Amino acid sequence: MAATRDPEGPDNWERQVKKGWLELAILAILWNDKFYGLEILRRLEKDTDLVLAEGTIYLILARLKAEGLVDTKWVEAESGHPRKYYWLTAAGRRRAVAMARYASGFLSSINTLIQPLLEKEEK
Amino acid sequence: MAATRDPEGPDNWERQVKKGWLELAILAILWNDKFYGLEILRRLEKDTDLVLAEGTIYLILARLKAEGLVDTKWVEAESGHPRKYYWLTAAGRRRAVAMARYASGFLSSINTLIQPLLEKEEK
DNA sequence: AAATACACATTGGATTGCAACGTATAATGT
DNA sequence: ACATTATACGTTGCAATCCAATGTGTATTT
Repeated sequence: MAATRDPEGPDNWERQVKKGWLELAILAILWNDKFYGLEILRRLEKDTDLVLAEGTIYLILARLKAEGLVDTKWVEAESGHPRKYYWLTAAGRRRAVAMARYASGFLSSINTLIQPLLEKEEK
Repeated sequence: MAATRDPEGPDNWERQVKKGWLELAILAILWNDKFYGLEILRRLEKDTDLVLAEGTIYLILARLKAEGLVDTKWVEAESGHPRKYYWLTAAGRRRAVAMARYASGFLSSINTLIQPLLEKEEK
């Protein structure tokens, strides 16, 4: 009996502004290393406010793979169960840079737009 | 026969990263003034990269009104046809500030995350 | 052998924005 | 006068995204 999805509440718009940024965030996380699914999920939570349902990460990773932006390989873990590792392809690196450049411009224009609302702080 | 919506192309992710930010952007634009629909649309294009279809603006404005964040009034234009003006309610101002604060934190975390991909430039 | 933990995966639903089309009023053209 | 154009608002069907819930498989623990 929890969180019946109140469209008035703040929960909804928080989710909506985060929507669409997961691909970029995941590509950025994979910029320097290979990681497996749940590991990416944990890094997202730590580095950004992007907390997402477990199932969602695989949905997005599958999409990235279908687009040829990442490649994968199953790896047997000495302790545990096999893990599927993900890393960027050449196309993935190009896309990551393109998205980052676009995002950078977009973020700063939004930032400018919301400055007046933030200056409300100081009396 | 144009733009058959290529999921591989850059058009799609551009749209997706912008999605969800329209509500905040519109509330921010209404922070100091009243405006009518198409006027808001033009300001979005000018101040941000948020270019949206005409129909969409009314969809969102109707949603904002249904949530009690804006109020409206028809005004006869001396030249032209009646315009519906929008302005923030008290609840709308509170929501705008809450969203702006959250967005500010989110934007800076994304910004940090994508820095490595942008430094590719020099060299 | 049952229970627990870890990791990956799928399905139905809610929400968003777009494309296309529709309505209404006023100014313009011939 | 009446068709055309411009401005402004509105609606409907569709595609894409993410979440919640649930399912599958493997390994560890007791």
